[in-house]
Amino acid sequence: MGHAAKGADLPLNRILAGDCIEAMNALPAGSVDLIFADPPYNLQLRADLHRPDNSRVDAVDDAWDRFANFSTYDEFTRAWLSAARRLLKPNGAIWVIGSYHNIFRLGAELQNQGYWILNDVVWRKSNPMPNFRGKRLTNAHETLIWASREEGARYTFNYEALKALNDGVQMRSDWVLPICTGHERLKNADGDKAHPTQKPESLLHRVLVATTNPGDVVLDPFFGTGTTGAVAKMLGRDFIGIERETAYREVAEKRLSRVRRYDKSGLEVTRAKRAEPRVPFGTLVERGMLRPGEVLVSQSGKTAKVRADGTLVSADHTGSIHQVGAALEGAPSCNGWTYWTFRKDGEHVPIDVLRQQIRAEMR
Amino acid sequence: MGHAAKGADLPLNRILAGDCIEAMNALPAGSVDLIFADPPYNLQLRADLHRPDNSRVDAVDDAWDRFANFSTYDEFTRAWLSAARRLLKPNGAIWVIGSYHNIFRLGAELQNQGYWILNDVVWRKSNPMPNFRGKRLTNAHETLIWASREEGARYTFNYEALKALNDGVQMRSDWVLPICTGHERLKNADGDKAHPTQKPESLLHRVLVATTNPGDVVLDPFFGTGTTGAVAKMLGRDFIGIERETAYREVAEKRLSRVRRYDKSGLEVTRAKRAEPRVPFGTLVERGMLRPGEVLVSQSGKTAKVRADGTLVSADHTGSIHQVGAALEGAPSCNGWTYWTFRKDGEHVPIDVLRQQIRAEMR
DNA sequence: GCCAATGGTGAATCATCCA
DNA sequence: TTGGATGATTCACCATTGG
Repeated sequence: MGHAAKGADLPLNRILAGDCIEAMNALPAGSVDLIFADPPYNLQLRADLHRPDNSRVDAVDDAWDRFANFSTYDEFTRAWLSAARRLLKPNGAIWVIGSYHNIFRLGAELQNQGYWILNDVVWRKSNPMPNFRGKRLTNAHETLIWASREEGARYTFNYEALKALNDGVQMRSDWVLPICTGHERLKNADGDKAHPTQKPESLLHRVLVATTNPGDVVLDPFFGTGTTGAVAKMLGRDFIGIERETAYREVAEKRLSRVRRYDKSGLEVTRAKRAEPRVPFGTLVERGMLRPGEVLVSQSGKTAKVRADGTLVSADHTGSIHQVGAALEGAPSCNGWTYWTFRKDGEHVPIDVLRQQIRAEMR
Repeated sequence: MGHAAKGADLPLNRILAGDCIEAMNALPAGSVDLIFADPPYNLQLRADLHRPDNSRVDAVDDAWDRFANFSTYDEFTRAWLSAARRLLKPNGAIWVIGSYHNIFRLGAELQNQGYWILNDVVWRKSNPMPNFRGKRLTNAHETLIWASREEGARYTFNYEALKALNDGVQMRSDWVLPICTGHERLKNADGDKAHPTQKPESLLHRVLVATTNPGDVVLDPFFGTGTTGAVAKMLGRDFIGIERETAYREVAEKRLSRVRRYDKSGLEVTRAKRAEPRVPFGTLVERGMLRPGEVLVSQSGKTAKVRADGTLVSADHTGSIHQVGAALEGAPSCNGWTYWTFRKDGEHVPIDVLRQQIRAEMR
């Protein structure tokens, strides 16, 4: 690792001001173990968006996220990825994060430059912002790409640590983590969010535990309010941050001064117990366990037909298995899972049996 | 939709033999509602990155080599995506699916050609193959991209149906579905799997319910063993398949001959309110359901008087139910139908109830 | 002090019809 | 083609307030 030389040459645990490409070019080649990069996404906003209650969505419209066209964005991507690659040690690796607006361009350029993709990882947000106009799917994830400097490199991967983080089974390429809210979300003096796109520390925690060792040097060329630095410090890694905006640097400096490195025992994480996973009734239809047009029969002899979208139709009612059951019984509510049965081998079997099958597969 | 012309010009519900680009170029422009494409990952490309003796290629040659090979794949991608775009109706859409080997190149080229990305969707596999060597994360997902032909197009999205499929909450961009196994997995006579990457029918079910209507034409240029065609047929959509390999076509033909369309009542799906006929507010006054001079009260306690022409007057504003509501609330817009109430038997009832009465009479 | 009700908010390429 | 009017549309979580 060359710890003595490292300290002499590198501005460790500091935030460098200025353009990330210039700043990277001023650092010595082959000096960094890991790069985590959260570049501008190039969101292409069209107009204001309002919630159904008429409040305005505070969207990302900052100057730093605006590019004239794809070609300009690609040029920027090419330049910073190339500067980043020069800084990596031969066995170093990079993470980039993005959304569908930019991630395909990032991934293609990584490949073009000779980076070797190891995994793409999906950050599944447990609490994403909904789609307010009902025109698309809820944008509920972001994509990360993990790549080594080149094919055949001996990158760092702490397989056992991640397996432990995942209750003893292999960590998968989809990570369910909440977005950054509450006390963790940094605020300005006026109470507004300090940065529009602050990432949760849990995400960086997993990235750094997975792909670095204590003492490694982690570079973040789009440092923002310093989540990468904060988690690196907690985990006993060294960091180098680069950030152009003075306001973000100031917030990050303050944040970092308050961060304390964990002692070894502090690395334990408390894990919430998982409830039984929710299984929508529609899943049974999609998976062919029930066919659209098939007739369900209730315990009391009422019938209804299944539709392709997982709703039921009886003579007078349309809706979910629960709604139609309740309507037919004149009851305020009804558990459709136990109320409805389907025919199997001449027998009436509660549809809940099918739900249990799916849950069993998910374990 | 032009069903007569459609049948005359298009080889509906058939599998075309041959190269997909040539086959697509032989079809009439603007004739297809949806394209679902599962293109090859280009194994050629990966093989080329190693020398036959498994030696590592040197850095300079490596970069050139890689560029040349990605370039070949990109050229292929460019050609078929362009042929596909020509076939789409103006309001048509496309789905592509891939893994990190090719999805970034697909996504970037979609954007380059002017397709407009609507969502990227993660197919989260509930039962992926584990990573045996413990060198990476378990590759537990694939990525789909859903894009319209161009920005501003009026693509099909059955929002309410997908919400129903998901137990009443809007569908997210991450879909948990099992891989294709068991009896659904097609086998050759020798018991081997008939196709290496057969997709589950549940995935196509969700795609087609979400973004097509019964009677739409769905094209799959990499038809394989025909999952797209099978689900399209079940759901009452027409399909066109293109497949180069004779063996796959034969399996697909046999499979399709056994598929039955679902009963028509099962194919109906929950519709958006927008599809309901428009009822002008003035109709309520004309019909005597509300009297000129009658006072409406908002949810927030504001009042306004009904006039004979179906406008409202408050202390400071005159206009439609929506305009006066928006003005009184200082909001950019307001749905007057749910905002205003009238007195009935001493209760405040939303005026939307009266609209529903009229709509019921229209059915 | 605890629980319920209310309000705010998060990387967003977020409408359609008719004159 | 453009502009104005209509009117459809949200999930999970956290913080605050009220009882």
